[in-house]
Formats: sequence, structure tokens, C-alpha cells
Amino acid sequence: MEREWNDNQPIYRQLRDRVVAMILEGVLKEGDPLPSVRNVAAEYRVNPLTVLKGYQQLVAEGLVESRRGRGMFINAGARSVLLQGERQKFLGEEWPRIQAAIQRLGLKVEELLNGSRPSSTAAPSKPAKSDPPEEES
Amino acid sequence: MEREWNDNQPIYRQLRDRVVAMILEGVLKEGDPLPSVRNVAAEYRVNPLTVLKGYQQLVAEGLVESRRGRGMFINAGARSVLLQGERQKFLGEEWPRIQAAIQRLGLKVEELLNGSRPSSTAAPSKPAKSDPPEEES
DNA sequence: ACTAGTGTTATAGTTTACTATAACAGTCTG
DNA sequence: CAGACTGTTATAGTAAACTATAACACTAGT
Repeated sequence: MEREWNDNQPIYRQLRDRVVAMILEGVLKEGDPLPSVRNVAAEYRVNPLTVLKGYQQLVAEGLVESRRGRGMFINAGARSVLLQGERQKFLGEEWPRIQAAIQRLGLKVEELLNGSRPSSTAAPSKPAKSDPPEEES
Repeated sequence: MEREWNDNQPIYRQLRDRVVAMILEGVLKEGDPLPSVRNVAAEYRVNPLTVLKGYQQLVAEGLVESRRGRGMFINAGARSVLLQGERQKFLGEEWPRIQAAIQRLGLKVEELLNGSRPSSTAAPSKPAKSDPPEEES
């Protein structure tokens, strides 16, 4: 897990998203306990309240159940619910935006979807003026 | 132009992004004036200060020049600088995240390339349990 | 000079996200 | 019961984003 935060989004939501990702990836299975609020807070150097807020987001979505004194546990069916809901959200809200951005930048969607698996430090050095969309000065 | 705001990101940055998009799309050409701070503020029902903040972001990036009493104007070279910088940012920061999400959701390249130009009300109804990645319970 | 259009700055208040510190409330183990 | 884990709530403070209102500074047209 990464220990750093993205400026674009509040920590508690990023936290929620990470748990969601872990569920989808199968790292966390249904019935499993989430790492404890205090543990996460300590490990990530973040306030326990912030962690709690992220977790309660998941409770509110019905993905996780909280049992006082025991911990927080992933509900049955969480994964398939997520798979469906997140898909819809992605296809309906994110992907269109992303696609527009790709087009604006003169990039090819197919190329991105096919050939690209940049493991980590993949900094493409200057596309060097490839194909600017129309130019009608 | 849309009149609505995304909760995920501060308005001033969304504003900045829209101008960037307009430059890339050629809606705004180099030398053109940006719509005035007060106009935008009025049209979008937003505080002039918020608009200014978005615009000054562009000034700080060297994309736009501000001339007191005249307006704010798009600098020469803005477009190509943008094309390069935004590409790098996209490929380096956004795309890896997006790709991970696509994989997690088990989305298929065809789904993304085909069905994804929903003019408005396009709600895909239940992908109906297509292909969950491994299942080893 | 006046006016109406630009960008810019000042003052001040609200809301949200995050923080620190501390206490409360259950569960389980010894 | 004591102690060590869980989640939860309370209190209070900081910083960022946004807002309302108002004034200042500059440019251009009349």
C-alpha cells in the first residue's frame, strides 16, 4: 500500500477507495475484518477520526458492518455489489470525461488500452509534436 | 459549457481545467481574451474571487497574460506547451490509476471503445455477472 | 472628465477537511 | 475483575475553499 496522499481528494475518500480496491482485487474477502482504525491511523500517520470517517462511508454504502469492540467486517455480497456499482459509476461518469481528455490531448484510446503497462517510473520523454488535431488559424 | 460543478475538485481548479480544455480544443486561440472575471462569475453564479483564482493559476503557469483594465489574454505558444505538459501529466499520473481501475472492474476493451458515447440518458442495465477475476474461496 | 468595462485587493464570515487530545463503550483473554 | 484490544463521541483548533460586499487601479470610448 502506498503511504502517500493525493492532493485532489480528501484523505477519507481516498481511504475508502483503497478499501474498495482491495475488495475488488480480492485482497480483502467477505467476512474479513478491516485493519483497525487505530492501526491504520498510526501506520499512515493520520488522525483516527479521518480513518473512521472513511470507514463509515463504507458502512453507509452497506459494504461493511461495524461491530463495537470487535472491529469492522466486510459484508457478504460486498464484492458483487461493488463490481456492479463501481462499473456503472465509472462508465457513466468517469470514462466519458477521460475519453474527452484523451481526445483533446491527441492521444489514441486504442493505443492506451493495448500497449501500455507502465510498471512505475514510466515518464515518456516528450512526444515531440506528433499530431495536433486540426489547425484552422 | 456546463453550468455545474464536480464535488471532487475545487471550483477554481475546474475552472482552470475548462479553460485549458478550450485552448486544446481550439475554442480559445492564442491572443484571444478570456471571458471576463465578472462575466464568468455572473454566468456561473460564482464569486468573482473564485474565478480570479482559477485564472491566476493559468497566469502562474505562463499560459495567460493579464493586462489590467484590458483583460486576460492567451499567450503565444500556450497550446503546444499545454499539449506537451498535459500529456505528460496524464500519462504519468492519471492513466496508471485509470488503468488499474479498469482492470479491477474487469472491463473489456470493447466495452470501453464501443458503447461509450452516451449522448445523455444511457444507463447500462446490469452487466449481469460477466467475468469476476479469480475466485478462490 | 465621465462612464463603463477590465483586473485586483481588502475585510470578514461560513463550511469542510483534518488535526490533537481525551474520554466513553463494547468484547475478549487471562 | 483487570487489561488490551476493538469502534465511537466530545471538544477544540487550524487551514483551505468559497462566499458577500466593497473599494481600488487601469484602459478605452464618448
